[in-house]
Amino acid sequence: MNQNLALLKLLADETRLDILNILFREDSYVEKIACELSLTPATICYHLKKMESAGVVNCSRSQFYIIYSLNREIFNQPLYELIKKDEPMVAPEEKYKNEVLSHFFRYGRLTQIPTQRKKREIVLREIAKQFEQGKMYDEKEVNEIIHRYHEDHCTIRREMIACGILSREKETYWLN
Amino acid sequence: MNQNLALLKLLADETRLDILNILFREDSYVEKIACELSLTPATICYHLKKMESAGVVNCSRSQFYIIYSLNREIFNQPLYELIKKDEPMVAPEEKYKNEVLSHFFRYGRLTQIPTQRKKREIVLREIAKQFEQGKMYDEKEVNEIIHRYHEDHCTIRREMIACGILSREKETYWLN
DNA sequence: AGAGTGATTTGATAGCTTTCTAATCATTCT
DNA sequence: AGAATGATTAGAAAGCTATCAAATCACTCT
Repeated sequence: MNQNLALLKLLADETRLDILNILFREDSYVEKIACELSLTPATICYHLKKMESAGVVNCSRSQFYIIYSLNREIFNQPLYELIKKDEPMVAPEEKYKNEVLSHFFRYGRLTQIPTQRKKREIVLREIAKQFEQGKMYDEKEVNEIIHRYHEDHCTIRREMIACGILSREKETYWLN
Repeated sequence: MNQNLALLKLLADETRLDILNILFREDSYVEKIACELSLTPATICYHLKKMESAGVVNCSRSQFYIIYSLNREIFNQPLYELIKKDEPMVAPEEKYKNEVLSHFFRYGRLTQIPTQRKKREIVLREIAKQFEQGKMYDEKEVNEIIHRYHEDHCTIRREMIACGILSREKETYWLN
């Protein structure tokens, strides 16, 4: 299991939070904590062992007692560190492209045609993925495909040709 | 139940972490998330509603879909904010005093007599709480009380008088 | 109005977790 | 060595939670 998830599971228990609060205050040992929280030593031991194996607390014997103490560094990290999964590394330009796409596409439709040339090209190339390499299309077919993404298929078709994504000869279109 | 505990319980679930990671990336809706995680919409809905009632996510209808989005501020707080129970506010000097006491007392006994005067006085005044205001004690009684805290009752008794905590006349001692 | 689509609720099940008692282990002191 | 004390483990009971299928609800579009 994921390390962070394991830590969150540990923290999501009232008894363990009580124990941690005691240990924030001072180091302590099983019987003392049990007494303070009105639970049996077996229960406290169960929780402490669990936290120990996750590295949240440490223990060391001292005379009669086994003293438990906090591993305080753990608690300084902000919450999102525990939640965010490492996304697969993507190149910055890839990332930018994704941002643009997620901005202009909603639920599979183009919400508006970007006015900035760079963004517009990214969007057009995304739509162009629906065309097959080497296949010939007539205008009706082209419009039909583009129409899945946006009302204004005329503008988009024209822009695709202007960008050099699509070529046209007479009534026939194809992907470059 | 405690608000923080409720939040931690929410976060301690793999499916909910997956959902949060999706929402970190972009707003989304039940069916899309269900598809992405290979779970049923009912299950996703169950989790989202749970998180919504804890204020972790918000939702609003947009056309066909009900769009869920993150309440991002929550994730900026450091972990200890969620764990520490609010201790009753204490003045800084009170806090220092507690630190000294918890350093020199272990399991109700004085582990060593502080050499620094300031710390020694704090420790002595703590022990002095065992004496009653206005009551007269003979030397044997004084030693007995101090002995509960430390072997060397002679030194401590002497220091208490030097600090002006205890007064002595002939064989009789009393609290100032 | 009603067909279509996505969201939510309900009820049931399976698996996990906390807690306890009782037994056992480990250390210290006599 | 053995008595005393604190820590840990084992086993069992009770409660909680995630998940799903099926039914119902809510909104949009024709």
